[in-house]
Amino acid sequence: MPARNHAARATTVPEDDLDPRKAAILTAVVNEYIASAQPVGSQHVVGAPGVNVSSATVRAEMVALEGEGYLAQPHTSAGRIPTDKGYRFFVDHLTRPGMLDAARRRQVRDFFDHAHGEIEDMLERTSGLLADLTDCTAMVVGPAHGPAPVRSVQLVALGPRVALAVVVLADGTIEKQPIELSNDVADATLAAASQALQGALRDHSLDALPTAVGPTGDPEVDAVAGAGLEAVRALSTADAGDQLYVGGSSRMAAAFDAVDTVRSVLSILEQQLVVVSLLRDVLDRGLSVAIGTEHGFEPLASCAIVVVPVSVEGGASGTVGLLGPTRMNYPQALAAVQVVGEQLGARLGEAARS
Amino acid sequence: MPARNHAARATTVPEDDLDPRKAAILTAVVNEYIASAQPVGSQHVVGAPGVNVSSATVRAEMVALEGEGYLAQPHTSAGRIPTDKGYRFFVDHLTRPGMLDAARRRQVRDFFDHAHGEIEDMLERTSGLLADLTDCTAMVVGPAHGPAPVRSVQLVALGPRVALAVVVLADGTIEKQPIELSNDVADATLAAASQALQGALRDHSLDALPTAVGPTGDPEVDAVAGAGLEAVRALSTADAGDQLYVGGSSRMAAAFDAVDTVRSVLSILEQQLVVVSLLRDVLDRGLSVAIGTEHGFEPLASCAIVVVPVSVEGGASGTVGLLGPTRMNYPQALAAVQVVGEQLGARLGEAARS
DNA sequence: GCCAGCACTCGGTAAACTTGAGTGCCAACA
DNA sequence: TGTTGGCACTCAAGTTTACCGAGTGCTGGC
Repeated sequence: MPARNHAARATTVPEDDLDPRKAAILTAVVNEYIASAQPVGSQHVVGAPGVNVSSATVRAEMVALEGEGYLAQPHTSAGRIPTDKGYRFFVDHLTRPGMLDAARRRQVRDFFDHAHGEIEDMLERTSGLLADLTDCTAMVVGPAHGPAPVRSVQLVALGPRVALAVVVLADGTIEKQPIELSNDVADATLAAASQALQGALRDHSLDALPTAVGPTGDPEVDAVAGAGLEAVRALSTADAGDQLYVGGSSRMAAAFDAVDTVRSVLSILEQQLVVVSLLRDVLDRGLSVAIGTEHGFEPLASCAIVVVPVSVEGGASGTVGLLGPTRMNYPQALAAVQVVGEQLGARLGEAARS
Repeated sequence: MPARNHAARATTVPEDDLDPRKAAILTAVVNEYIASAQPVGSQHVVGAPGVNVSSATVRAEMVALEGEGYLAQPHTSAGRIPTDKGYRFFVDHLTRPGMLDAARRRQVRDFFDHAHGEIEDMLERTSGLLADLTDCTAMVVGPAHGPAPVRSVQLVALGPRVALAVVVLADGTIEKQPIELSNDVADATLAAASQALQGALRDHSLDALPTAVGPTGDPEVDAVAGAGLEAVRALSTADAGDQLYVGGSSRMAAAFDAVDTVRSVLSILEQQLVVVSLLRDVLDRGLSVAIGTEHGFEPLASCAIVVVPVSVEGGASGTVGLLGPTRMNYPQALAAVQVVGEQLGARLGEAARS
């Protein structure tokens, strides 16, 4: 989030700063529009904090703000609506980080106090929580478990030439990968290979696996163990951790009144890969809020995205995000996403440590 | 599906049968309304198969059909719309089971030919396929793997007093269940218990597990093995197989023009448990189509549900279904659900057998 | 029993009008 | 010079009115 530009001269300001009164007016317009979803007239802005002038003066300032691209008019003789640039200014200049109200804080606390069960379930329910908190659609991307060390590796025969490599990680998650064997393998051989693999991989993390399994003396066992190792190594490259959980997608229906928009946004949400890479993309560009076209993904031009990385034990991985109309309640959304992200990270950390 | 009532007398027909001309008119109205979503006037029905009379006569019949509750009029001087009862008659008297067109048959074939990977993935993608085929929202409930025998059981230590029971089934699925241990357990003890469990449970199916593990001589090992057995047994009662996959939920947005309806239906779809038990309920009552209020679930009164059980290797379990507006294309929906259900069952059977 | 003809109904669309929130501009003021 | 009250103007939304036409119910004749 770019810091406010304190170096700006008062007379000719660089484009990303505004004199205090303009800023106050813009902020008031955004707040009002977020609350009412109606174009905001000059009258509604007088009396807002920092705006102690008449409506005529406000109008004059609004003309200027429109000229600079912060506001837009749906038509002459209507109030003003913030542009994406206007929202951007608003978000960048939020005076306080924004805090959840007591009821919501309590809700989060209760949720994580009583969180239990499998990770997948928890992520799923977390997306529901976030949707409840913000009345937006929530997205949770499961953390890649790169750092979690392997607790157990096992090869299980499924059919004559098919086996399954089952890996249990310290965070309680399980990964599996089928193995095609080139010829029939005796149970004992499989067991021996399993044992060898287990010895070689145990306590390594998936993203730092050894490249070979020490020879056991039996070439057949070595071959099977090698195949098993390949399978497990394949897990680390596969984006298996990128499971997406979407919560509260019904809330998109309330956000837009055009049924077409709803439909197209929902159909995007059905494409996990697209959503996950979009979130990753936004984060990679250092943004925590992407408004309108800022993310460069045309079909979601009328939406805003709020993301936060989930860091487990220091290392960042996993994402928590919100999708809503550009006129979403940014302070609340930011606060919610942040606190949920933190709590989730802490909780996952606990699980991994135990 | 109740068979057509052939015993009916021609003059005073029991309520669920109609003279051929009325039936033809009703069928034509339903077909037309499904296609156009507009109230159907008497003129549009003339010329339909089995209706070789003038519009005036059709009108007279329509008055009768309205009186008997098969049709309704949004207002005077508008065309007729089928009631739930009208749709019910239509569905019960479909002349031919309905067949997918060539393009769709091909699509299904291609899908299952190239289906690969994990079961969960396949179920998820199947829901997408079904949504594509029918332009409705599709629901797939994973098959309970009761019959699949256990291939492997393993206890893995996660923390000082926490272990994980990992069960691999013959169909390649994995179940896990955390175990709380009453006191610290040595690795060797855990391994021995693991071994004992494996010996006792192997090749049993989850719904026919032994109630005890034979004593090993070491009471500590027996205790841990007992705890493990309890955990595994808990799996069979938990409805772990009832995972729900919803595909094409965006299609609900196109089905209704009232944004409120869309919202409320979508929010229902977010509640897995509700949907799963609703589907089960419909199937239990012997229906494959539930129209409007027939399923007794008020919030979905404007929807119809089409379900089919997925039978794997003879035993039924798992469900494939569709959710759409009551004016959905029933012949197509029935055909799609049926063929996809069959194919899915066959495919899952293969996987379990291999 | 069927059907052509006819008067009638009523939702939907379009045009004309009204309303009011909101604007831009300007002259006067501190 | 920046601010303000006043004023004429604009235009979306709501209301009224009129009209059209798809569709109906009815009836008398075949």
